[in-house]
Amino acid sequence: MLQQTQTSRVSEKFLNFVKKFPHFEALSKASLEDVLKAWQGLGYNRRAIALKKIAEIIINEFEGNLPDSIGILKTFPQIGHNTASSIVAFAFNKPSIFIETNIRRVFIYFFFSKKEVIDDKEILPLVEKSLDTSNPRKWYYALMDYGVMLKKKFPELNKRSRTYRKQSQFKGSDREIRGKVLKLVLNHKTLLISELIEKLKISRNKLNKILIQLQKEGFIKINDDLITVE
DNA sequence: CTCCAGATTG
DNA sequence: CAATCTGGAG
Repeated sequence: MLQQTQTSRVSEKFLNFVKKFPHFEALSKASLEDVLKAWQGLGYNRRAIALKKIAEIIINEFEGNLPDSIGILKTFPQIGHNTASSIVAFAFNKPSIFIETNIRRVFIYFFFSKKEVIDDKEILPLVEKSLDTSNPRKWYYALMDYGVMLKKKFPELNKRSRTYRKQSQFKGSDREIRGKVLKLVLNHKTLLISELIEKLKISRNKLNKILIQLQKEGFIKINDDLITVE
């Protein structure tokens, strides 16, 4: 949930989510529709699909236990190096090296105060050197909280990171339509393409492109003109 | 308008 | 490498 989404927004949804799906088994057995509905408001809906898939993998291949290996975690959908490593650090309190936006800000502030463009590869060795291997969880929490605090005073720090990229406009974009389409399908259970065109006031051509994309990613199924949640 | 405890794809 | 995914707070 925390991938590219503000903590303040996640914290409210999270409690609701774990109440509804308290363990991997519940999540693996739940319908995709229920999972996506519980996810509403968080954005990046593909993460909801991934999380359910991960629950199924853990139930079927790992006897219901979350692996503590970065290499294995990285084979799960939507889990890259940073998320895999943070799971190892936070869930298991085992040493791992990773960077996220708040950690990045701390190291840019302290070690690259003048440099114009900073690559994560330059930061990683410093993360490794500074890590408290006796209690990585506590160290990373502190580091990230410090980064949050720094942002208030220096909101521009991460713009000097090579990873920084200005986000394209959301309003009027295909992304916005995509979100609206999924929300409508979730609220109506089934929907006709003609109804979507009327509600969203967009061309059939554009809608088709988005629907095919949603189908390909496993959100919906299309039978003739009828759309349902996968 | 901006960005967010990023990952994946072309 | 760049583009794409999402929606709401500030």
